[in-house]
Amino acid sequence: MSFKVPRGTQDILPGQTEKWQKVEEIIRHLCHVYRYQEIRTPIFESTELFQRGVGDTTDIVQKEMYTFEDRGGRSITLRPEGTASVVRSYVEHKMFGQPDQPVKLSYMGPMFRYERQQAGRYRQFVQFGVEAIGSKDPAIDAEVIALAMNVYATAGLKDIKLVINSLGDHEVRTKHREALVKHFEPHIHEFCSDCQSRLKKNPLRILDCKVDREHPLMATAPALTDYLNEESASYFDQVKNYLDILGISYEVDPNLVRGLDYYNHTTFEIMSTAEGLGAITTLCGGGRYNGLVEEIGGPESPGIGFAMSIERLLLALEAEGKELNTENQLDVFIVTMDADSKRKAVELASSFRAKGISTEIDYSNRKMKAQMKSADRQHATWVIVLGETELAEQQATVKNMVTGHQEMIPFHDLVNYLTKQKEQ
RNA sequence: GCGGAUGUGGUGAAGUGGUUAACACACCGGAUUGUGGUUCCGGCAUUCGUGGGUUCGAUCCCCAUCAUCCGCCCCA
Repeated sequence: MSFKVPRGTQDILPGQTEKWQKVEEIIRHLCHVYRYQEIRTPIFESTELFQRGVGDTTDIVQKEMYTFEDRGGRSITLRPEGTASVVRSYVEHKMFGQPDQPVKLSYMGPMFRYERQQAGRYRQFVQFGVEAIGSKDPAIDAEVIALAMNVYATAGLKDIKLVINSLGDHEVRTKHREALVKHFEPHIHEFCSDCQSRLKKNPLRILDCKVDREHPLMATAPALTDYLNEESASYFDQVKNYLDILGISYEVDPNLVRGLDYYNHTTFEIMSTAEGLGAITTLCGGGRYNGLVEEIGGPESPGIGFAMSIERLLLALEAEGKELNTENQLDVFIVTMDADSKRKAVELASSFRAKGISTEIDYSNRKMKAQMKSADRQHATWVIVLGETELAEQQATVKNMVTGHQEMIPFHDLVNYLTKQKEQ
């Protein structure tokens, strides 16, 4: 009997976790400077929250949720995304009553979607996201986008592209949707089966179809941009203007449609343009969701946010051949000879570690040569040798593994010596 | 959910219906009583994803299953 990780999940092992920690550090710092405070919500919620929040017609709700009944007969779902939970919490804790709006929140943690695994797509994956709830100032849209772009820039990604669009307000969406259905419906049988199902679910997607690109009705289809009312168009212009001020370049894609029902006005995606990423290039997606807070039972509170996958960020880095500056330096490896030196080594290691000097000892009772090899493999800066002579003289042999230089240092001076050397 | 490819030691990989499963790297030990990155010598897969079937006999043939990769749908 052998156990394996469940399909679509992965173990993140040493060597990889350092990269995760580095990304998390970048994110924590940026959230701090942009003033997005961390919120931690449960990993599961009532199924209804996602049905309401994400939308019944979405792929997420229809075929990707991990839903089960708990012992109390309640329908529970492992969260497929973060926004619904954050909004739920915003409403439940009456954050709309706080004096400073918008309330700016960030989260990071595992999300679950029942999907076929592919590179960059997992059943359990980690999203970092932010939500700014309680403002419909176009400047906050730009800030949220800027924060996302900044994460990638700080991580060292170069080949990224920001695509934005406006879906307009509810009225615009509804009118345009009706126009699309009217336009395509009479001839929908001439389209591919995907488009036929898109007609009911999300007709805007038909415009983005790769199969039916050449169909004459495509060119004559009503464009969303033509349906934007004055308010929506002006809002979009202001967002773009703020992006210009921030020096963030973007591409407007009128066919950019997000898969979640709650989006309106600003929507955006950040993609990697690096070669070798495979079919999946979307690193981050987000948009404005005015109306969602009401849907979840709160007062009118417009919001905007994004979510990005840490896995995909790491994959994009790899595709670009970039390395994060991770630190996992071993300062000292203590070589021991026998039980007496082992006892001394344990004592010394403890005093080193108390001063922040990372220290390793051999626990396999290997010969000196093997211990030296091990120290070398771990890129130890120093090796301390504790043999009979050293114990007798109450001093240790300290070898610098880079220069090869070694000298005898009294036991009681070791911490000072190493601390000083480390500073150089 | 659909379509295609793949699955041999820690890693990268040869290989054949018949009994010792190449090779390289890594690792361990020795040459060198207490000093690493070089060299030389030796060791290291009752086993070929898992389960079942065909066969006198299967890692190699068949079926199922699981997993991975690629693509579609959609997304993060």
